[in-house]
Amino acid sequence: MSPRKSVEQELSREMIMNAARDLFAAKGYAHVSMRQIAKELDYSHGAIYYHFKNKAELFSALVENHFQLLNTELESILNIDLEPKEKLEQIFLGYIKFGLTYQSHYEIMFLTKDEELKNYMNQGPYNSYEKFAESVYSLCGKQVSIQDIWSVFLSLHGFVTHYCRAAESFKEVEGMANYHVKLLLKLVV
Amino acid sequence: MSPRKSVEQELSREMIMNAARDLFAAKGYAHVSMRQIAKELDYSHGAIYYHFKNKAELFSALVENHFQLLNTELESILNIDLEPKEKLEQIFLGYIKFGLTYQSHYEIMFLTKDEELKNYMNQGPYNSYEKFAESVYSLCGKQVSIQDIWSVFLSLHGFVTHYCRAAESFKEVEGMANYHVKLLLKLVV
DNA sequence: AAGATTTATTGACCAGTGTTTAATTAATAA
DNA sequence: TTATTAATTAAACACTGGTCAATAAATCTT
Repeated sequence: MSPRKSVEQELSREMIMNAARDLFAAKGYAHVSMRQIAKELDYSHGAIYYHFKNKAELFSALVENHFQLLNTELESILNIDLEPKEKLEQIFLGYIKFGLTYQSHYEIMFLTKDEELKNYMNQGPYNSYEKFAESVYSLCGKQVSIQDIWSVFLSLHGFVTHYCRAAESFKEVEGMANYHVKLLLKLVV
Repeated sequence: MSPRKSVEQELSREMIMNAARDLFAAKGYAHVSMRQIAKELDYSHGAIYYHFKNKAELFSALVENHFQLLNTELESILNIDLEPKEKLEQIFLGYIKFGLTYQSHYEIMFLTKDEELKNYMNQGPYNSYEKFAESVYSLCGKQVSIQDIWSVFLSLHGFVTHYCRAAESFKEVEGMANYHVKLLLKLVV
C-alpha cells in the first residue's frame, strides 16, 4: 500500500476547487466524477471527502465563489472615474468579459440545468442581478424602466451564453462584444 | 419470462422519439437512460436498439426534427399577409414562442453542451439562423447591418435561454416577451 | 399450417458512479 | 520519544449506465 505522501503542500479546499472548476466547466457536472477530480490532483478520490461532504457541496462552494467574483468585478468598474454613459458601457462590456473570461464559472453560475444542483443554489444569481440592475438604473437617470434593464440583461446573457457554448475566448469576440454593447446602449440612454 | 406482448401498435421510431424528447428536455441527455425511455413506453430497454443504433443516434434524430420544425414555423409567419414591420415583430415573437413552447427542443438544439453529441450535430443551427437572418434583412430594407441582426438574434436567444432554464411557459412570460421584442425592434427599424 | 421474418424480452457484461469505512501513515504536541 | 491528531489511502458497497447476444413470440408469406 502506498503510504500517505509527504508533501510540502497538503491538499486543500482551494486546490480541489481549482481542479474541479475546470473539469465541471469543460464537461458539465454530470460528466465529472470525484475520481477524475482526484486524478487531476494526483490524490485518491477518498481524500476529497475529507474536505467536502459530497460532490454537490463541492460544486456549490464553487458557485458561491463565482458570484462573489462577478460582484467584485462590477463593483470595481463602478469605482472607476468615468462619465455615466461610459461607465454604463463598461459595465455591459464587463459583464460579457466576465462571462467569457471565466466561462467555467459562468456555465456553473447560469447555465446549469441539473435539478439536484438547483437546490444547492442560494441567492447568488438574484443578488448579482440586483447589483447590475441598480447600477444601470442609477447611471441612466429615470428615463429607463425596470423592464428595459431586464431586457438588456437578457441580451447580454444571450451573447455570453452563445459564445460560451462555442467556447470562444473574449479576445476572439471582443469586436463583436463592443458592437453588441454599443447597440444595447442605445436602448437605455 | 414475460412474453412479448401483442399490441395493436408496435413500437416505432416516432413513439420512441416522443418519449425521449420529453425526458431529454426535462433532465438533459446525461440524466436520461435507455432504460428510462423504455419504461416510459412500457417496453424493455433492449427494444429501442432495434429502432436506433444507440443513444446518440436517437438523440440526433430528435435534433434533426426540431430544426425542421423551427424552419417551418418561421416560414409560415413569413407567409402571413402583414406589414413588414408587423411581420418582423411576429418573427421575433415567433422565435421566442418556439423556444418556450418546445423547450425540450430548444434545449436540445441550442443548449446542449455534451461534446459527444456535438459530433452528431449537422448544419441545423446554421441553416435555421440563415433563414432567420435573411428574413430580417429583407424585412428591414438595407439600413440594417449583418451585425445588427446577429445582435438581435443573440438577444432573443438570451430571453429564451433564461426562461428555458426557469422552465416557464410562453404564456407565463408572454407579456415580457412582447416587451422584449418591441424593444429589440427599435434597433432594426 | 409451416416456415421465414420481424420485433421484443431477458439477462449478462463491463465500465463506471458517489459514498463510506477501516486501515495506515505523516505531522505535531506533550 | 511517545502519544495524539489530522490527512490520506485502498477497498468495498450498492448502484446505474450502454450495449449486445441469445431467445422467444408475433406477424407475414407462401
